[in-house]
Amino acid sequence: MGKHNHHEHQGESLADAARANLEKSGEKWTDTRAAIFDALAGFSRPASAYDIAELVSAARGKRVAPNSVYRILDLFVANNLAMRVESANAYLANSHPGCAHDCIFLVCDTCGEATHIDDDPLSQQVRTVAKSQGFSSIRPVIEVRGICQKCS
Amino acid sequence: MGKHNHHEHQGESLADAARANLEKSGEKWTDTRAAIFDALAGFSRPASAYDIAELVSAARGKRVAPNSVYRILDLFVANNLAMRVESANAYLANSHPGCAHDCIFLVCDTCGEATHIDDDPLSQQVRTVAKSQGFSSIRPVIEVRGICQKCS
DNA sequence: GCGTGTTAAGATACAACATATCATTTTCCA
DNA sequence: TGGAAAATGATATGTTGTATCTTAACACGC
Repeated sequence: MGKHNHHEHQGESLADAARANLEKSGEKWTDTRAAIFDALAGFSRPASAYDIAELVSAARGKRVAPNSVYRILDLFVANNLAMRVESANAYLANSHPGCAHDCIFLVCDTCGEATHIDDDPLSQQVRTVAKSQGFSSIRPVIEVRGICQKCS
Repeated sequence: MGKHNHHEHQGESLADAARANLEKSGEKWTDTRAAIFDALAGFSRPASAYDIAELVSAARGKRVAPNSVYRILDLFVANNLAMRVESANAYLANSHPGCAHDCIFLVCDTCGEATHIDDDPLSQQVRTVAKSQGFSSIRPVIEVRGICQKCS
């Protein structure tokens, strides 16, 4: 108990899962949203809105303005298709959009790669501490900056 | 056991403690650094470098450039006189500069106030998770966004 | 006291991240 | 098919953070 399977997706399958999740919330899977999701999912490390704007603009031969990217990233985050890494001002695609967790990110200060961990008991403790201080609408931000194994 | 006293400082006493700690590291307590520490300590919520630059400039009748503020804030953070709240892009004075903890910040999305918690067992767990993934030079970032009691 | 090397701070410019506002296009349904 | 609503675009601007070079303050040996 306590464990469960994540359906890790990648490539087309991931985009399909993302699409399904977004549409389940009554939102549309438009061309622009698909292009932005593809760009985001194509990065191996957290990508800034401007990184994505640049890539999508080049790929489509048509400029996408940063504000559009932000709008769509906000939508993705709200619907759990993407996560924001606060300490990096950047975003990651969620590789298992179906299940909701508080995320823990391990971010390498050298190479910029981010590892995504779930540890529900741990994040639950953080929630509990916040609740005990009278906080509501709690959104934990648990990240670790450091040097990853590859870079050390 | 497990508990220990924090010497909470405020006002002049806090500045004195900060000065002592900085000088213990072989750094100087200059007028500019004192002014920036005072400004930082005077805010009741996390202050941005630009907030501080503005306040110090006004208080001294002489412009302090943001890059100087950043330099000095970096120095303060490195010497544990201040902490950076990553999810707010802002800084807080450390009210017990003598003792080093991983900090947990509870940040209210409504009023912007931040509560500073220490929970060493919890932050130790975060460190352990990161270490188990091969991370070194670990700096945990544990923050909670939400609505504080007063604002709810 | 006087040069000289070192550290601190200032000036300036710019890069990177984020949002506000209004206009245009697309969708979709009555 | 026409009109409301949603999505995207254009543009401007606000906010946060760094890079580079210059000037000022300080400290120490002579």
